[in-house]
Amino acid sequence: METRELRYFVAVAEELHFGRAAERLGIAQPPLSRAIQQLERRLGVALLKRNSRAVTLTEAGSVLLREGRAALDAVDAADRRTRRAALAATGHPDLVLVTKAGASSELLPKLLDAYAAEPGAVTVDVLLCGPGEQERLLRDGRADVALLHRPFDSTAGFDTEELCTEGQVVVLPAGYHLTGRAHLRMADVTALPGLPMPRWPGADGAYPDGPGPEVRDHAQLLQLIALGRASAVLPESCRAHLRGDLAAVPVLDAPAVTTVIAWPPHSRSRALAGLVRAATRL
Amino acid sequence: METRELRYFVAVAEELHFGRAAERLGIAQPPLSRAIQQLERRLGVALLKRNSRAVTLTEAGSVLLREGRAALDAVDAADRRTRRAALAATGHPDLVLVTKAGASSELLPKLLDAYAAEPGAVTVDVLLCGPGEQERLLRDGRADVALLHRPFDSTAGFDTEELCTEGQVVVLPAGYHLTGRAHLRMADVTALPGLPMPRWPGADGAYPDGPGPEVRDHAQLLQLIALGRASAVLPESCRAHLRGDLAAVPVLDAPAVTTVIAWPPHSRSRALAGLVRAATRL
DNA sequence: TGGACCGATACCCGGGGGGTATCGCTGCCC
DNA sequence: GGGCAGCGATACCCCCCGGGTATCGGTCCA
Repeated sequence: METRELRYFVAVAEELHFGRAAERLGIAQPPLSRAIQQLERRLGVALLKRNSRAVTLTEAGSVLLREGRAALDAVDAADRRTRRAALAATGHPDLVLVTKAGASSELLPKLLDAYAAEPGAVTVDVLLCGPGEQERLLRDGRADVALLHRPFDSTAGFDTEELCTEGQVVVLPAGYHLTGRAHLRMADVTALPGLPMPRWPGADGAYPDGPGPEVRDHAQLLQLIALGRASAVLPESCRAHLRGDLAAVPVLDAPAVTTVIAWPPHSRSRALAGLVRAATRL
Repeated sequence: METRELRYFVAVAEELHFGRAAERLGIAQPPLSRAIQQLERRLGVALLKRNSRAVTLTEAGSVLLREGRAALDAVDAADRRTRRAALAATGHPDLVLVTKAGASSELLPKLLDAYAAEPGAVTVDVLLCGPGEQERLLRDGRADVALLHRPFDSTAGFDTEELCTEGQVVVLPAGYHLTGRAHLRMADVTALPGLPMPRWPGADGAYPDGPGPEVRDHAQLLQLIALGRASAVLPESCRAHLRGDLAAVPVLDAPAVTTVIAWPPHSRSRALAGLVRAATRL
């Protein structure tokens, strides 16, 4: 199976429409139809059901969509990491660390400083991204290492080391009536009148249904809370950087958040090993 | 980057010889040379150093070898799992479980029975393989789920659930003078006179240097022990199926062995979820 | 110094991937 | 109900590229 065929199939499977998929791929529709037919013939498997009005995936087709995406990510990763390795050889060694924007704001500078102080430390680029994007960046080679936060982020498929564990706090507008409490429980904060929990986009970029406002990132969330439109339960380390118009109260029975450093299991370079070592020594 | 190019490069990088690589690939040498040149041109990266007497990998080349193997495994997995999904649709649903031959001989039948008793259970094929091969089979789609044994097997890159933990015993010929002891320590058994620890093949199939005999599998190992040529430290569950000419003595300070069930993180089918559930309930 | 070895180059051929034009089917709507 | 719009499949053509053979150029060894 060639990556070209996989790319074609993934495009069609995502669009469920040959014309649009062909447009997205920058080719005409007939060669795309042929390529998919040929792929099905070579696999000996029906991947799509076409009834001239709608295209749908067969069972095997949805397996190939899942597995094919993973395979294409792996190929992209090979490409990107090879190019970067070559740049490194010409005097610019380089690691890319990715983390959620707004998270680990205390840990990250400490980690970078500790690593930079090591002998043989290389340049570390920091990439900040939205929630749920880190896994993808790590898989397709745009990043080499990530700070993830269990149980929110999935660490599936990566090697990890635990760095620290912390409790959670509920973040409220400064004037809200509960801000004087020493602590709260999840039952107190899940349905605050007028302060619904925000909705984050899922893996497909779509928002689940519900009462809360739609948010994309941390800054947006904090601003919504300050406006009295939402509340949120966040790791307690966020208190250190909280704006003056926000308040935080510990939530005793909220699940503990574990910060882990994660990397693709097969790409353990010397530089990455050094960074992980520095992280575990913090 | 096309999988054809990756396959070609991996062949050359493994053989470090264009002629042999071409033969292995079933093509002539000139097209192979051209394909590699083209790959290097497209990547803008030198992958190989040729000085007309020897071919060596550049830094970037060894990165591409590592990443390319992983990517090719992912593509193979997509192919195999798609074909199997199609077979399933025609009335033959199917899971392939792989484990080391000779290991988990108590747990495995219990697991298979427990799963078979579940509603909606599908056929589970069992694949027995040599040590260190499971990870590969899981990655390239020849298997869907594995029983691994920490700390011997690497669980890197897979989702896992712990099933059980056990101590280890040293396995000796029945008449050996230590067999009467109630327990031993690692220091007692690492250098038994005339009974060296065997050597297992590494990831590349080569054996490390050392005094012990070379072994490939469990049966071979037990036979060598019975012959008085070797000894081995194994999980205590192996006692249940020990031959009469062998004896086992607990080793108190040997590392505990944890049996885990492992699967590729992105391929969680309904059938796989059922098997994992059955396993964790044992 | 000549021959063996090995990768690169030159050149040719054929298949297949890509294009345009068009067909055939199916809902939909006036 | 017939025409039409939308969509995937088919027909047909071109030319690029992957594969082959023959040969070259450099290097090590006898």
